[in-house]
Order: sequence, then C-alpha cells, then structure tokens
Amino acid sequence: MTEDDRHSRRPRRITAADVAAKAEVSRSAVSRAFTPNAYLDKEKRRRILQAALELGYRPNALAASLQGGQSDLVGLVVGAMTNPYDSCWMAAMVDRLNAAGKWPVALGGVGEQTDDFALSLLRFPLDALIVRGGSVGASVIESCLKLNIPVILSGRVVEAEFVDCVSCRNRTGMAQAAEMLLAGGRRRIAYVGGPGSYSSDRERLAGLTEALARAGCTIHAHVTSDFSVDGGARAMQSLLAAAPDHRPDAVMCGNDAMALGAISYARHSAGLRVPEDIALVGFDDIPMSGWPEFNLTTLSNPIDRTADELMRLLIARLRDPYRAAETVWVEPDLVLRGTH
Amino acid sequence: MTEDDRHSRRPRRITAADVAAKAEVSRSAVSRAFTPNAYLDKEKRRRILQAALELGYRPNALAASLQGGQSDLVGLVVGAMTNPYDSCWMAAMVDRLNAAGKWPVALGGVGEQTDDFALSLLRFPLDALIVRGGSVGASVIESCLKLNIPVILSGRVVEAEFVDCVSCRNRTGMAQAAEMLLAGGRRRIAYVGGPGSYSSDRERLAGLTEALARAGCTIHAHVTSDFSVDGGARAMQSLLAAAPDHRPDAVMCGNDAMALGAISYARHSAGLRVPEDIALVGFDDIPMSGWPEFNLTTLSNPIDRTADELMRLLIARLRDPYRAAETVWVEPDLVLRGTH
DNA sequence: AACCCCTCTGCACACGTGTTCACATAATGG
DNA sequence: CCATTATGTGAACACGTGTGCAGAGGGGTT
Repeated sequence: MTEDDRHSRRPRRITAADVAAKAEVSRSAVSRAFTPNAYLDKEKRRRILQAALELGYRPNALAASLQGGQSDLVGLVVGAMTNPYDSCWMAAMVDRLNAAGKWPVALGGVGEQTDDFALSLLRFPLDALIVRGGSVGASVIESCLKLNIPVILSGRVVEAEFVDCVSCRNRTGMAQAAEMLLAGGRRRIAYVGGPGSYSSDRERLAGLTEALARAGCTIHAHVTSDFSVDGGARAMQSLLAAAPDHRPDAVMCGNDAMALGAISYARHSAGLRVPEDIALVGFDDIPMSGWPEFNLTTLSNPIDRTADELMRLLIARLRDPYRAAETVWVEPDLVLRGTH
Repeated sequence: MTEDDRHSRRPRRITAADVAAKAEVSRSAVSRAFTPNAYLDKEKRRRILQAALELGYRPNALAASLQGGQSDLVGLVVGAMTNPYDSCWMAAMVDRLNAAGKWPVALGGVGEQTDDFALSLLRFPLDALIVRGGSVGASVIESCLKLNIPVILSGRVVEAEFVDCVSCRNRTGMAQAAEMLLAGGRRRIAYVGGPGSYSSDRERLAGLTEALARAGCTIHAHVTSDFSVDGGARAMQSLLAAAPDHRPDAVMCGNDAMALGAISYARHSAGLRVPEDIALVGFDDIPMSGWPEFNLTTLSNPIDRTADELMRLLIARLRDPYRAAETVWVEPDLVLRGTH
C-alpha cells in the first residue's frame, strides 16, 4: 500500500469477518446471529450482537441480495418534482415504501435525458420500477422487462405482460366537469392542456370535447402549456389576448397547478372577477386548491387511494412475479368550490 | 427445481455469463467490453455489445461495488416532504445527484420512526448520507461514522470529523428582519416557531430576541407550531385570541409555510388587513411566497446555493475521504414584499 | 451397547462483477 | 534469424453475505 493509497483510498466498511474476529467466533456464526431462526447458542449470539454493536456492524444488504433474494430497492421515477401534484405523489409513495421496508431510488425530471438516467438506474438490481405519468419512454419499459424488473405505472396505462397500472378515469371525470359548466350556462369553454405527449392530457381533452359535442358545442380554444403554475398564467394571458367578445367564459385546465396560475393572472393581472367574469376548473385537487385564496373547483385525483393501490400491486407482484397484469381505475370526484 | 419454484420464484436477471454464452466468448471478455480502456479485439467487442443489446444486459452495479469501488448510492433524508421548502430542497438535490451519476435513496418523515428507518437504510453501502435539517437523531450520525459513511448536513451544524455542513445564518438574518419591523414602528412582535428540537428554529428565535433587546423591547408572544401551513393558521388563531389591545402588531414566522397559513387566517378568518393591521414576515422564500395572492415579505434561504454547496462538499469528500470537515454558511437576504 | 434425534458449528459454495496474472500470438526492431 | 514489445485472452481471485452439508457432540430410547 502506497502513501497515496492510505490517504485517499476510502476506508473499508465493517464486515462480518471483523465482528467474528472480535467475538472470537466463525464468520458463519455472525451471519446466523442476524438470522432469526438459525441454530445458535444463546450466549454466543449475545456475545456476537454485543461485538456488532460496539463495531457498528450492519450486514451489507447488497452482498446479501446477490444470493438471489430481493434487494429491497425500488426505482421511483417522478415527473417534475417542482409540480405540487408530483411532489405530493412522491411524498405519499416514499412514506409507504419506507413503511413496507422498501427503499425508493429517486429519479426526477422529464424528457430524453430522463430516459438515459432511467437506463443507468437499471444497473441496480431493482425489485421493481414505479413510474409516474409519462415521464419515461417505451424503451425504458422494454429494458426493464428484459431485465425481469416489473414495472408499475401511475397515471398511464400500458398493456403488456408484467406491467401493472393505476390510472384515473380522466375522460369521464372531465366530461362530468364540463357538463357542470354547461349546466351553469357557460358556452365558450377553453382548455389549457399540457404537452400532447401525455396520454392523461389527451384523455382529459377527449372527455371535454365529447361532453361539448353532446351539448352541440365545440371547444372554444385550446392552448398547450407545461403543467406548471407559470405556464398556466401564460396560457391565460394568451386566451385573454383575444377581443373581449371572443374571450372564453370558462377555462378548464389540465391540472390544478396551471389553474392556480390562470386564476392568479385573471384576477391580479387582468383584473377579472372569478367566477363572475370567467369560470375556472382544475384537475387533481392538490391541497393548495382548497386554500381560501384560491378555493378552486376541481376534480379530485386521489393520491392516497392511488398510492395504496400502487403499493398493493407492488406487493402482489413481488409475491407472484408471474401473475397477470392488472390495471386499477380510480374514479375522480367533482369538488365544487368557488370558481365555477 | 420444483413446480412451485418455477412459478413463484423470481426470474433471474441477465448476467455477463449469459451474454458470454450468446456471443461465444469468455465471461472476462464481456466484462472488458464494458470497460473503456481494456484490451479487446474490436470485432469481438462489437459482437459482445450486440449480444448484450439483444439480451438487454446491464452490468449489476451492486456486484461491481463489492469490489471496493463506490456504489453511487447516496442516502437522502428529507424532513416532512409535504412541506414546500423540504420538497423544493429534495427536488434540487435529486436533480443534481442524478446529473452527477449518483442515485438518491430517499427517506421521508420525522420523529423516532425515522431514526429506525435511517438505521435500516445503512444496511446499504452508501457513498454518503445527506440529511436535511434535524430530521434524524445523533445516534444515526454516530452509526454512519462507525460504518465509514460520510455525513453531510443541510440546515444544521454538527462539529465532528467527516461531517460536513451547509447552514443558513439564521440568527443574523432574523435579526435583520426584526430591525426592519422595528424601523417600521412595530413594537408588539410575536414569534411563531417550530418544535424547539430544531436548532434552526432556536437560532431564528435567538436572532429575533437579540434584535429586540438592542431596541429595548422583548418578544411579545411565542407560539410553537409544526412548520406546516395549517399549523401557522392555528398559531395565528391563538395569537389573535388575546384582547384586541394585546394583539401583536407583527408576527415573524419560523418558515414561509406557517407564514402563509397565518396570512390566510388573518385575512379570511379574522378579517384583518395585512400589513395595515398586522405585519407578517416569513423565512425561506419558497416560490409560493412570491405569488400575488401572498406577496410575503421574507428571508431567502437560497435552495440553489445550498444544493450547489452540498454537492460540492459531497464530491470533495468522495475524492478525499480524510479531508477536514467543512462548514459552509449561506447568507439569507431580506426580500421586501407587501406584508410588512 | 446400539441407535436415533436434537442442537450446534465450521467449511465450502454461490451470487455477479472487475481485475490481476500468466500465457499465447502477432508485430516490430536489430 | 532472434529478441523485444504490443496486443489479446481465459483462468482465477476478491468482494461480503446466506445457507447447504457434513460432522461433532450430547441425551434419550430401545
């Protein structure tokens, strides 16, 4: 060992062999001391655990997982973590995974770069990969399946073996909200959506379009944005740039974040009254939407229910890797507040 | 292999041996094909990579890390992920860690349970553990050091070998804000803090107390809450329960989340004008505080700067595990908006 | 005494990878 | 022609763990 090595090389982790040496037993005995139902003399086990405690020893979970068991690592691909819904979703999932003894390896961001990251993530022997929305491409899912890593999707449905899904019924939910607006006399209904690449966004748009068609209307305007608060404000700005009698009398947003930005712009920048001058409806029912400042009418996209189902699918998949793929549909509820 | 095994046992992951068999080369050659500067026939490497692509093979990072290298796994302990500041902090860290080729293993929650979780997390050979605020106890830090896992703290300072820290100058920042309120004529200044177990909260309270003392004042009231929006609203409710001439004319909050809840309660439930009837100051400058609905005067606790420094400390620590512990202080800026 | 069961223990292996080592072949230089 | 170097290759090992296997005792039963 050179001088350089001694100083820059990382110090070794304490191993079972170190504990064995200190407790003057074999290395096997140390391993057995940490295995609940293994034959081991009581006194010996006590001595080993004592030595382990003093040294701060913990079995290396990675080395153990090499033996063919589970690694307890679960990939968690979140979309845009600055988005309030995604961030709540992540909090809910991290809590549940921790409680179930699983460890989420987090991956954020959106776009092509995320695909590259996700592929690097697959270097780890994950028990499963949980993906929020359309944050990764089909190639990632394909790679997972080749590696025998089960995939669980939240907010998107892909029909494939070993791919379980939880999704909200976007179309019927959106239609329900549109009918409510029509019943309230609104006729010039605009839609502020996200990038067309998101299937959830396409479904929400479809639900709106169909409900309007049933009432003999068409969509008044369609602006695409980016699911962010600022993006919602910009979208509202462009909608209000039309001549006054061509302005929409209601705006449905693809998610709550954009709806909040839109409300803010309408009230504080355009000086409009909500809902008197213009109605606004969101989608997701994030906590902020219930605050008195916004009091947003929206569709609930229940995170707790979704997270519970995701965990149920995960556990079931780990118990039986060959079970048939399952898709769970979650019903959105119309939450009537003060902006319609 | 029994019938039961075939159906319930998890399918094996593709290994280098599988690729070697398919490409009709030795397993060593496969390993070399994925090592940039290894001697290997060009044509052979091409054939191996082709076979790997078809099988979807990826080297198992865990097995590789057994050799003594880095695992590229970094523990990331977040406090309350539903808290907007913590959630922004997490987003910033996850993005940076991904970009640096590190993988955050996330752990949320607060309290004793978190300590247990954190200890389980240490079963993995982490390159480092990054901890936000006071979310884990001293025993966890001690365990890390025994296992030679470096610890990096954000928002708390612990003086110990191999423990690097990034912290905001809470005391001077808070004092600066208090002086601004005093200069504006406020005299009955109350504080809404978090649980006293948080050192950042104690420092903020100390800064306020000192500034008041210099002006010959004392703190008007001190309510402890939980750093949440709802908690801020409840705290404001209890402050306003006093007889009108004993109500505070200014409230400083331990973080922005509580300040937003307090504003909301003051305006919508108590019918007060902010800042005419009562001034409000927060701490953190989360994005929401800049929205026109709130327009909160606050102290910036710059997340980008903090995250950059945390990453710098991480990289430096991995490069030289024996370097001296370093503490970085980040200066908060007073952000004057409309609530003071 | 002969036999068996139960408890306890250490050796040895497997897991998947990167790398060292010894060796083989080809190319180059004199 | 030989000597030297450059390039390519597979066997073997180390990493840290859990467990199968065989053996060693001890105690009880026939």
